[in-house]
Amino acid sequence: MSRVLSGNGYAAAAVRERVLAAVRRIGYVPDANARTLRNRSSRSIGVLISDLRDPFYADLAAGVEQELRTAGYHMVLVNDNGQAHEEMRAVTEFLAMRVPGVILTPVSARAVKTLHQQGIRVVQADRRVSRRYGDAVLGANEAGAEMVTRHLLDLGHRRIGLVIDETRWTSGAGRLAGYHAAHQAAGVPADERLIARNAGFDPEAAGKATGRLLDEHPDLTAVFAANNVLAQGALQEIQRRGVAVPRQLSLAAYDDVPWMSMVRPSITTVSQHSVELGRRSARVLLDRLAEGDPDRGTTVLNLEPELVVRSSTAPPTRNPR
Amino acid sequence: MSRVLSGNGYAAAAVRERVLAAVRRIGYVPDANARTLRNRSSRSIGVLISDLRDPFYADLAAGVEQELRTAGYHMVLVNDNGQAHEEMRAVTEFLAMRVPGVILTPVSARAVKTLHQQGIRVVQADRRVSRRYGDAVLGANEAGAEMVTRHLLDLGHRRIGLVIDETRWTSGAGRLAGYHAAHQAAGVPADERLIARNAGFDPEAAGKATGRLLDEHPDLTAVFAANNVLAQGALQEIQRRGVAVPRQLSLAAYDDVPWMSMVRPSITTVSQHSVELGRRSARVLLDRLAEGDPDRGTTVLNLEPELVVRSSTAPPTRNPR
DNA sequence: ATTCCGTATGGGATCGTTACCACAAGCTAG
DNA sequence: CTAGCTTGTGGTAACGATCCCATACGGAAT
Repeated sequence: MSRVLSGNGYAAAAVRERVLAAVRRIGYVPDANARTLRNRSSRSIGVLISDLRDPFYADLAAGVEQELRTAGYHMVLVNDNGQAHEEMRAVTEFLAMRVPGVILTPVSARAVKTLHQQGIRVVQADRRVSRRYGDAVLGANEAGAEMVTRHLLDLGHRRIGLVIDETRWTSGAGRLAGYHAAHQAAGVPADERLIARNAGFDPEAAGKATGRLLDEHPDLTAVFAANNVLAQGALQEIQRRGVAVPRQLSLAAYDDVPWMSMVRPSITTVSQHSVELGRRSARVLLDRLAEGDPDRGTTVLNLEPELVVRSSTAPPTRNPR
Repeated sequence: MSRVLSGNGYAAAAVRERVLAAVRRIGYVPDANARTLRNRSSRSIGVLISDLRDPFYADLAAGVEQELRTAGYHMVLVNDNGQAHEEMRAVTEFLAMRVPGVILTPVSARAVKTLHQQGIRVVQADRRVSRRYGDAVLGANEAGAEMVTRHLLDLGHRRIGLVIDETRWTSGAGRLAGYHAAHQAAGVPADERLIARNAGFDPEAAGKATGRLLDEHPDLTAVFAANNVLAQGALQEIQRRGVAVPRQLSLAAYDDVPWMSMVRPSITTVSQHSVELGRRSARVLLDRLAEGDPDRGTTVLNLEPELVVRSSTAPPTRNPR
């Protein structure tokens, strides 16, 4: 009987033994769907990310999975490729599955709102599109970008290019703000023309954008690529042109992914501790689920990033490119 | 009513319209658990891999997810970290969820057998531990390893070190066999002492193993690292020692991951087309689910790998290390 | 006008689990 | 000795969707 297995209710020791033996013998495993139907609560958590092939998201998902597994939950993982309609599709699936919670790197506020309104706990990870609904676990993007920009300014750079894909999400907006803040603090005017916005979402596009920036501004002495994909494109373009790093040009990145410590020179970057970001997101969600209380404020965590200084940044030299 | 939504059964156009309108208005989404319970078939597929942070597995999972999503299924992803007990835990979860199928990079034959005996379709991806149960989608490891070893032999190398972690799974065994086969075909005796077995599952251990190999065999002119993690460790150790690649030592790898084309020199390797491996695994599973027939033989796919020749391999030179 | 057929619709029964209730048995206290 | 309580056990309803069957209704044919 159910009482033996769940531990609730009474069951004589003898009966309990007999039941357990039978269970083991025939390999009986209770039906999770029936359980969910009856209990109105599932052990599945929806996880929605942009791109599993990007090590940043893969690490995030790995952190989430680890924490969930430890707590006896499991992860239903969906890739939305940054597309709002795929995101909504997944949201509908999660609703159908009656998951108690969802962790997502959100694309549209509508997705977050829909989930919240159906009573599902939501954690926005890495970026935040909805201030009204759901908790959030974010990297401190402004602080991180300010750190790395200050590092470049401290080295003596005055003309620092910024390669960035989008600035509407909190992640991009924060990094842009940090870039500006560091300039302001150092009393160096930030030149808007040195900012390559909408640099694209793949290395090729980022490479082209970087190339354009280098062509139009021969006085650039450093480039800051605002994520790992952009950094990959930037580095490839820089290598293609035979520009010496860091002698002719310093390069700094955001997100610490394996190749950055493999290449020579190794790349100075900001580590977001992406696995930890995932773990904390799961933790926040699990805590939410543990408290029965429906609406007790909003949790927003900002994880401090870490500046990892390597060999791709150095004081500027007078050598023209 | 259910008839309107599922499309089965009759429903007057007027009634259908009214029902659909109400559905949209209140945001009703049918309960997947109730459906699974009643229909005895779920749209969840269990996916069990070793390490999401390893780009090979991440790509595999991404391929699986893409294909499943397209077919209207979703992926419950579990990391087993190569541990048999975690694998069995996940198997039990999948049984509880009544998933119709599981795709896994298997660790123990018991996991595969248990699933199969409970009537769950199984696809073994990347490696095969059970010949009796379940389909398999594999890389042609022997062919791939033979290709890259032949490439080194053709360049003139006669003393080629092999760094490999395990040789019990089909993946490792196949690569070892390919290494031998290429030697045999070229009439070059393979020296067993040049094979560093059990080189470990992280870059540090692989680096140490590579170091030992280099120390004990100063006549080595090439090293073949049998997967991407081993290659990372090997490269780091080689760089640490200041050994010039490919002038003093050629390096070849297995699995094409991003850093291999980023580093200088870029690394010659064998691409397994890991995303495609995942896609095909899902395809095989979906086909299996489509045919009602329970036991119609066993599908085993061997995907042809591709030798990607880059700059880390060159003819040996006389320069001693 | 009555029968018959085809189409449309409502009403269970069912899937596996669990929460709850009724009841039985044993025990203590008045 | 019996009333009232504790402790253990079996039975049953309910979760939500779906399948099947019974039934009702309209129209056509005899």
